[in-house]
Amino acid sequence: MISQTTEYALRAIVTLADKHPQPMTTEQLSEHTQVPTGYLAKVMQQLTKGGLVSSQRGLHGGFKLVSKPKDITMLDVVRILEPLPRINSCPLEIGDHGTDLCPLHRRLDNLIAMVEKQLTSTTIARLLAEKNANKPLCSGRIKD
Amino acid sequence: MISQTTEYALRAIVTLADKHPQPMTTEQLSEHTQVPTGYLAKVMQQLTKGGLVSSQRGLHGGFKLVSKPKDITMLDVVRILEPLPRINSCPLEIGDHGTDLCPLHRRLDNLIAMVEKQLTSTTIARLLAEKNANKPLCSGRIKD
DNA sequence: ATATATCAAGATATATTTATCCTTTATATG
DNA sequence: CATATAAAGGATAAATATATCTTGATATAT
Repeated sequence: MISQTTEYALRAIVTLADKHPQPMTTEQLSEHTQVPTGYLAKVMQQLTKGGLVSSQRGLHGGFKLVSKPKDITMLDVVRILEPLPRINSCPLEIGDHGTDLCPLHRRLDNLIAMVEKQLTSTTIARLLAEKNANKPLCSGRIKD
Repeated sequence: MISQTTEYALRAIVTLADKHPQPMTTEQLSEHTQVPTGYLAKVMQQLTKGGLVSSQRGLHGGFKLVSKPKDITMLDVVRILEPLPRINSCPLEIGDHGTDLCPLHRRLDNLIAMVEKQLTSTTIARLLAEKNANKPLCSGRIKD
């Protein structure tokens, strides 16, 4: 439904947002998000290339959000890791036939559209505003 | 979002439904759905084990739907191939904390719930009723 | 400058998904 | 019973997703 990698990215962005505009290192992010450090490093690279975060090497470096949490939607994150593939033409057809998908693929595309809409309508700031017990992710391990 | 395998299964079920209650062989289904024959055979096995279709070996054998198209929902098909994993406890937490997910995972779970709801509300019969140009899938290659 | 902190990039490893092929088993029909 | 048909099952292969590790590049502080 939503890949592991994408879910990791969302965890990281939420965590960065909570500290915004302070930078966080991969190590710190890994602790907070419980994502394996090495893999998270790759995910952060993708988010950097995608323009969502900026990176800074060296002492006191790390990653930080390029925009404010209120200006980042969940879809902004998701689409960097796994562009939700809208169905524009039937996979069966030789050519395409515009909006004239068969009922099955019309439904499947509507489903994706619905998910996109939901993801677009939720900003990262909104997630922070709803946070429980002062924690943006529900881990008990966050060390403040 | 929805795996290739699941999408193949939906194609096959829709095709079977269109001919219901006639059985169709893997070969025939493969032609109609454009799914690789060998792989489709495996998918059909899963659908059989899942109880959605019955299989019959030998001459005039093949697969047919166990229930009527109007009694099969898209979710019935999807859940055999990839059980949509609802998020009941936070992936981060050591234990679980009931309905008290963090905002991020609450949203992600809601998303899955929404998809489930849509898939449940669409029967295969409904897809057939909407079919274009008398074809349940939009392939130009169906030989009637 | 030098030492330290930190990300970037590439190679490699493992798991899962997708796909193919071959042999075996079951069934219908002459 | 013999034969043809068709699914079941197992082995293998290829592609992709997930994960680790090492080395190199770059920024900071002293």
